Amino acid sequence: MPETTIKSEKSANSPETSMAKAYNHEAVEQRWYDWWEKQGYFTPEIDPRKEPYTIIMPPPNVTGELHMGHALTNAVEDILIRWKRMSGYAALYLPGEDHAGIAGQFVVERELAKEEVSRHDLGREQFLLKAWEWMDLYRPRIRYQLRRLGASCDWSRERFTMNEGPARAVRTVFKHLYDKGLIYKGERIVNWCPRCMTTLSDLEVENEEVQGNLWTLFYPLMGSEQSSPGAGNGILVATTRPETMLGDTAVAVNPSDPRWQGHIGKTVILPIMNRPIPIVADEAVDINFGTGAVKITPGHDPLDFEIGQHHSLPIINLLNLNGTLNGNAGPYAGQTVERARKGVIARLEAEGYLINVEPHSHSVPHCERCGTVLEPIVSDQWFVRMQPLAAPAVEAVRDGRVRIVPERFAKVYYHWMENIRDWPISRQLWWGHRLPVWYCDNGHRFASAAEPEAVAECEICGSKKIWQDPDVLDTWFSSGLWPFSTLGWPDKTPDYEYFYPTDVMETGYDILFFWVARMIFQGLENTGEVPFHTVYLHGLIRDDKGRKMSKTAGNVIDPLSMVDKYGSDALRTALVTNSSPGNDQKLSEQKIEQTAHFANKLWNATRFVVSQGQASSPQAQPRTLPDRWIVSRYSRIVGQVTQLLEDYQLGEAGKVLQDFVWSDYCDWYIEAAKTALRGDDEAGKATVEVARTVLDGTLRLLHPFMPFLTEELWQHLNGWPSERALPNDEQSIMLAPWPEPIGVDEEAERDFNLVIEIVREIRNARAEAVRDAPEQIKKEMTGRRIEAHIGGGKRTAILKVEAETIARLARLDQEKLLIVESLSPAQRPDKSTTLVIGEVEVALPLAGLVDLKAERKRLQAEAENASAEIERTEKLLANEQFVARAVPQVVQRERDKLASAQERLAKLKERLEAL
RNA sequence: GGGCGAUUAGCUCAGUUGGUCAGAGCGCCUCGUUUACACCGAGGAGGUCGGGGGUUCGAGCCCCUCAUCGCCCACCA
Repeated sequence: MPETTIKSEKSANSPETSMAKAYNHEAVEQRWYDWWEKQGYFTPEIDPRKEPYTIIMPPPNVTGELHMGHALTNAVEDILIRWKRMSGYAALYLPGEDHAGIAGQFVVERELAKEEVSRHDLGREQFLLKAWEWMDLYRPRIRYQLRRLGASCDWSRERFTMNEGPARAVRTVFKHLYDKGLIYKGERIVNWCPRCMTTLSDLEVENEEVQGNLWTLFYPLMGSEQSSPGAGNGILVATTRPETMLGDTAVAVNPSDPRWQGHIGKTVILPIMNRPIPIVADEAVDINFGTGAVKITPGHDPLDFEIGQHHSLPIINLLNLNGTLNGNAGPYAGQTVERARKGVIARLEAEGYLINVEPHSHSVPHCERCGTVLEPIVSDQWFVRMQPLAAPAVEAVRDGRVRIVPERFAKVYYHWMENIRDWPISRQLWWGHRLPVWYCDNGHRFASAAEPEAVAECEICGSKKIWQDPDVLDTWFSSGLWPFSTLGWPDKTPDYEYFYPTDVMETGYDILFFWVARMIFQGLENTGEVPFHTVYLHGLIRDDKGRKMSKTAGNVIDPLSMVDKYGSDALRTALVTNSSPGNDQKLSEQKIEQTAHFANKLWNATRFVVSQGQASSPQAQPRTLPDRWIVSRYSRIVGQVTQLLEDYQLGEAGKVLQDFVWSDYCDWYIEAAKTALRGDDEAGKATVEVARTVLDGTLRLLHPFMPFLTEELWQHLNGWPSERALPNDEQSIMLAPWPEPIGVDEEAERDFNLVIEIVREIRNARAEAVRDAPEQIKKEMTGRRIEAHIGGGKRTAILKVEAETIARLARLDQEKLLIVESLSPAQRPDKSTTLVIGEVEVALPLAGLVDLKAERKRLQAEAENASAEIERTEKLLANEQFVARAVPQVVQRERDKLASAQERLAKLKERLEAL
């Protein structure tokens, strides 16, 4: 944007201020963050006289770039933190990074692959050293990005999930749950990713609807293998995965299915493998699906596994860990699943066992991380027993100790928690928290919270021959402890005692189960308290077409590039004000640009106020009507914004503020104030004082949203850079107290609203008249100040005081502006346009522009409007039900409307008759 | 198969206790350089708040129902 730069330079030497003509976020944003940090403003003191307010930042994955979701997260959190800090709380915003489990291991492996080294070449120990090296490179990047976003987090308390503190918390929790019997090891069917070579929890599985086939196979009864297929001599089974038949150990039917009842207990011969398998009865079989008979592969299907357990069926594992078939698959050993499927089908068909094929869509599990098709396999894994932990966590939300915003997500939470299954926590990776489980040569097993280096002997028998379980924990295990592991737990540190439980956990709704739910039960189980009192869930950021942003789709808008282009303030405000809690939002660059325009507007408003000089006395009098009005409006805004923030309606709060600045403060107040500012009298000094006071407060209200800009402007407003007029404890807007309302002035609001209305009506009438006029007159009217006669009725005195303002705002010729109590016929000549604003009447003798016919028509239309309004309100007020049941204010408002419409109609009629 | 959300001006979206709630920004049309701002100002056009039914003195907001789109959960072999 070279243009802007040139402009800025040109006007940089403007005499009144050192402020450039246009706002340049680059220069400003770089200025403040380091200073804030150096001053220690981000680091709260543990102060018993203050209330603590704590937000623990959801730790971004150390390996990635920050995306728009992070930008939104940090915007919301920083807004809350800055607001509370200004409101007098000891506000702690604790930052950190997550080691990111599988994703973390992958980036390291990817880097190694560049040198054609695999992790197995290095060995575990060396690999982990490498991993740490990489983390030390990645972490500063995340820190830098968070700084650019303006996050006022306390870097002195920064944590990494793999640091010794959080790691000790992990071991302590593990041991506690292990000793309590809530962590166990067992053979279960789990999701296996053949590419990542690890187990995954159900949450890490993405089910994708795939168009496949449903194959019907014939399994002959033992002894009738040679006869042709038929119900009498065998059974028909339907399957979407024919290759798994190699591992079948039974066929199951529903016991009440008349078709197959006779077959129960008999034995069929499994084709290809020529193995006898039983036909069993199980309620779990759906009579209405397929043939009503299911082949049972306990080794590779979750439902089959369960049925297998009930009937003590053997489990045949067909797969190697890389997803190829193993020796149990007979002739197909070594093949991929896809290839084996084709082979099996071909052979079954050739041998007459394939009865039917029909298209069938069903869902196939994929790895959330890499997209590979997952295989259910039976494996010895570690689990957390969920039911005992879930119950109190449900209760905590139900009884309100934890509030979820928006509320509707509570239902989703209940449903998940109440149907929860045990959580598989072991992962076959190297990067992560290694299970603190030890085995000894005497067959003992124990968990230890001690550092692995310090574990020297079996806790049960004292044997020195011990070894640690090779698996690591699901990355979400450590995440679940984050609200307290970051504060020093299990030690009762001062931080933990003061800042825990935390206040708000803010994150995307997509990780409600992954993370939020787990923090709640871990917090309750381990600290005896809820980890936070409020969960604020924001929506997802999508591209302008509503698609999820992703690298593969190529539709990512990078937050940092937006910060470069439009400023951090613009980005965070755009993200927050264009959305409502829990709802997804489509983001386009245009929205960020709009907010940047707002920043420029605010910059210029401040530039104007600063150029008026300092107020001479803090309580200058007398105050003009616009002064009283803006103070009143401001007071309402302070209350409104504060309330909206209390209600977590950040977007609304931001919008209210933008409206106030743009419309009330700039468009009306500053323009009206120019009247008083022109003079050198006391009123002018009072106006300077009011303009500054209201702007100062408004900057404070906006500071949580736009921290950089407001700091810059606030400093300018307070004499910077030529002098520092600020007391030590208020050197930064960050430390300035959150504003209090000054006072609502109903009278001023009413009176100035009348001024506004009059100005609007005159502008409007002029524009309309000019629009329909011939070219010649249009030209003549350009820039011309027009004549106006105002009959003010009881408001005459007020209007006389505001005459100059009205004249300037409505572009009237002040010499020819006449304000009287009531207009004489001469003062409203026929060739004029008449406006009726309440009891006020305005006549505009627009020479040459007023066409009598048109004017009559216009007045007619106005009169009809008024009549309609009268009719509507009269009818409403005649309704006894309404008068009796509606709240009094509403009834009164309707009465007022009626009265003013009647007055208006009378005036219009009078004028019409005169014409 | 359950559950949730969205459906408001051409576009993107606000609208939390039912009574100035019919709004904002952008876009479009007309004007305009006045003690800050053209990254601006003034004015205007544009919507029966997805359809239907109901509750109520009164509904964009509550209830029922339908439609379209999207998301989440679920052991549909």
